[in-house]
Amino acid sequence: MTTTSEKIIALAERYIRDGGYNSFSFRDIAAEIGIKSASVHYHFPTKEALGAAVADRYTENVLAFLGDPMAEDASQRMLAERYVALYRGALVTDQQMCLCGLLGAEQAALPEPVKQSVRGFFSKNQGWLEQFFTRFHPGLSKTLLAAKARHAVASMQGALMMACANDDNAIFEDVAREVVQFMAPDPD
Amino acid sequence: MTTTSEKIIALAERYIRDGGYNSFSFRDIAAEIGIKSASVHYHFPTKEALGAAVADRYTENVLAFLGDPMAEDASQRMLAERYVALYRGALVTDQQMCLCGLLGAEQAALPEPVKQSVRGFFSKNQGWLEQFFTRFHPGLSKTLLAAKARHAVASMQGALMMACANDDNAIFEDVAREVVQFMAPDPD
DNA sequence: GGATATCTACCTATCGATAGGTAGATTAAC
DNA sequence: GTTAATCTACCTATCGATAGGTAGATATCC
Repeated sequence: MTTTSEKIIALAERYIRDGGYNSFSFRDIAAEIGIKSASVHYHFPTKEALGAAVADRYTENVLAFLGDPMAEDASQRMLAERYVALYRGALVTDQQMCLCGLLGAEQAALPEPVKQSVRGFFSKNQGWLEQFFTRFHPGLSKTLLAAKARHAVASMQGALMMACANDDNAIFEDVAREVVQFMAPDPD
Repeated sequence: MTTTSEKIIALAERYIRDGGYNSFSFRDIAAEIGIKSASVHYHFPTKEALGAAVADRYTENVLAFLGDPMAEDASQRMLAERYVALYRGALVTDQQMCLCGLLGAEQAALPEPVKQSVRGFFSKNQGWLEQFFTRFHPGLSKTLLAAKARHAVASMQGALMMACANDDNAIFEDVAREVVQFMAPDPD
């Protein structure tokens, strides 16, 4: 059973991931569900409230997909592959951008609540990667660990964007290969 | 002397780089120049024509900034620094996204002519980097060369996006350092 | 358990604002 | 006097948002 609220969020996510924050409208979403735009306002009072809800749910799903980077049964290589698989799923399965990659780029024109939710995505993403790098490189400084984590996120976000922009999944895979190598140099 | 057309393009670029393709309007641009929106249509008949013109001019400027990767007086390290400086200029000087990084992410919702111009940016960018890598790693295969070039673009695009999204230039510099290292491991 | 009140999830109708775009008159430049 | 550039004055479509209302489920009171 999917509630109307969940349907609204799912549709808004799809629109945003295709064309950004300004490319979804209450009317489009309502029409696709089969209700009126006023009814969408019942569930989400304003557009920014809906936008923030979309980003929050997206972040939850991403974290659920990534799982625990400290899980003992997960090897370095497995975790690196999982991180890359997150973005591959967006590209291959969804055939869309990362929601927060797109919204992050539009940050300057976003309402404050949406901006905050997008930043939440990145800090949690960064947190996961820092745990990962700390686990497998316990000797490195916190600064260097953070830099490595940032590099990994940036590479994958950029790779996804370029693959979308050029409609060429090979671009993504070229970078993905290097990121796995960077995150987990030695095979299990 | 700046022509009206040039002013229109410059303003459209600023709007797009802040909030994407849907965040600029003929009215806003006209008001800022001090003419009427109908007059903007005189110079650019449609929004997609203006969008494509913006992307084309942006690409020209970027290529002019990068210069010739085969220039004999340019060292490996100098060229790597110059490539990174391209994105640092966007972040620090302009305090904005890369035009084509943003438009690339919105690809799915873009009119065809704009899409094509954005792809032109990436292929030219890729071309510059392939020349660079070929020059300093003459032994490597074309496939590997292309993959390295893609990784460099993706990292910088992602780094710029994340720095914008989080309003934190340090994120960019962390990745920039690694990209310079990746492009030119040995100092001059 | 029947009446009363409240809540949920929608509706119709409309608001003011803004979007991209057009036709035709007017002005300035050479 | 022609051409280029800008104007006035529109148009249609859509935007986010609000007001006011309704059918039906649920809860509360005596």
